[in-house]
Formats: sequence, C-alpha cells, structure tokens
Amino acid sequence: MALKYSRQRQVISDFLMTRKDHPTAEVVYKNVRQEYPNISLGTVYRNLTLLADMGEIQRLRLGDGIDHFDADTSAHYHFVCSECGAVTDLKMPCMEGILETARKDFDGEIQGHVTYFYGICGKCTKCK
Amino acid sequence: MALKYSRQRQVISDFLMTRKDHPTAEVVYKNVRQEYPNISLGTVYRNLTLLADMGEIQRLRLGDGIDHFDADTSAHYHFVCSECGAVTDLKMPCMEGILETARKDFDGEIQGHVTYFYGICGKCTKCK
DNA sequence: TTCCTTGCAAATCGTTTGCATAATG
DNA sequence: CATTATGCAAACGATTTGCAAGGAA
Repeated sequence: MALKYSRQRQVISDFLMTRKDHPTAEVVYKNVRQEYPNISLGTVYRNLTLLADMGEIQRLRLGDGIDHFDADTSAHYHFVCSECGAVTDLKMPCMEGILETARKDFDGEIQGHVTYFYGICGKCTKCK
Repeated sequence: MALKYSRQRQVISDFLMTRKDHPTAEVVYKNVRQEYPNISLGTVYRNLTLLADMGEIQRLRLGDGIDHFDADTSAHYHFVCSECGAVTDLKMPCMEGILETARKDFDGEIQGHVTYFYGICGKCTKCK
C-alpha cells in the first residue's frame, strides 16, 4: 500500500498545522471545505486516520466521545473545559517515571499512558 | 425526581459489584439478561447512567470509544490491553500533586485528571 | 495501466429518547 | 393517585465502509 499524493490530504494536513485548538473531524471538514468545496466528510476521516497511523498527527480521545486531532505530535498534556469543550495544551513537563511506578507489581507490558485534565477554562470562569 | 426502587436497577448494581473487569453496557446487558430475560438494553443504559450520576459506580472512558463501568468508586488507575481490550486495576497510588503541577501557568480552574495506561496484558504476552 | 483516492450514500456502532404501559410509594 | 421506571423501537451522532469513477506513479 504505497502512499500516493493527494491534494485533499495535503490540505487537511496543512490546515491542522495552522491550528492549535485540536479540532474535531467535523471542524476540519467545515474549514477545509471553504478552500476545497468538493471534499467529502469520508475523505476527511480517512485522511485523519491515515495521518494519525503514520504518526504525522495525534488523535486525542478526551472523554467527550469525539476524536480531536493535533498536529503537534510531541508528548504533552491537555486540558479540556467541561463548560465549553475547548481543548488547550498544558505547559507542564511530561511525567517521567510514571511508567516505572505503574509497572511495579504488574504482570504484563505497560507501554504508555494517557493523561488529560479537566475543569473550567479561563474564558468560562470569567463569563459567570 | 425522587428515586424509586426498581428490581432492574438492583440487579444491574448487584451484578457490577461481583465483577472487577469493568464491563461495558453490552456485557452488563448480556449477563443481567440471564437472570432477568425481559430487561431491555435501554434500561441497562438508563440505570448505568443513573448510578454513575449518583456516584454509586464509575463510568470509565478508556480510549476505545466504549464506556466501561466500575463498581469501585475509589480513585485508582486502570490498564487497558491493546490486544484483547481487557481492563484491569493498577495497584499504584493516586498521584498527589499532579493537579498542582498542572495548575502552574494555567489560566482557569483545573478540577481533576484522567489517567490510564496501555500495553499488552500478561495473558496476551504469554500467548504469543 | 496499476492501484491508491475520492465522493457519495448507505451502513455500523454505541448510546439516547419518545411513548404507551407497568410498577412503586 | 402521582410519579418514576420499563420495554420496545425509532432516532442519534460520530465514524466507517462499499462501490464506481477519478487521479497519481
């Protein structure tokens, strides 16, 4: 399955690079559509999955049941606002040693961990 | 909305107490059905949601897109096997201070965090 | 020409909901 | 009797998939 170039994939990838708000497939679709009106939702999903599998982007599952995508593939943590659903990056360092701790007393191979934080974002806090 | 007793809710709750493998709604349904053949999937979902909202059980979102339920409501971490999907409890202590760390440099209110580990469980490691 | 990609629509999957009926307090 | 809960089936929202047509190597 050698990969072939596709304008659609390029546009999707480019769009994601410009955003740091971790958009959903639907949001990617709506935006890419402005510049590429014929693109279909299926194509967006297919390419997001493809890019994620290749490790070019990150798929985030943050508890709201909707997948979010992030062009920043470095290890970092996220915050999800329970009020507005906004997803933002946290500046905190990746927790080293957490895997070692988890491996203690565990039968099997622990490869990684997923962590995200939730609460009320700055914007929503002020609007109350 | 005063709660009224229901045999179905009781059976669902009882069943969950006997399991430590964090079953999905579907699994709860299939099992409860043996003892209560007329129960409907909708009722299972409604009651699981109800019990979770009351804090009697925990709803777990572990990245596989399917909700898992846990009768153990104490704070503890989980491991998900990428091979067979099994969910098990980890013995590691809850990470204190992680919220403090996350709050540094953050504009907004961080209320909690979700963490789970993934990899290959002991059973799957041996079967290769 | 090969075979990867697309657009479109239908299908899937987990979950929720409307409604008439049954059970609880 | 007033309400909450149920079974059933239809509705939902996010995502996937089959297929014939289009585009890249």
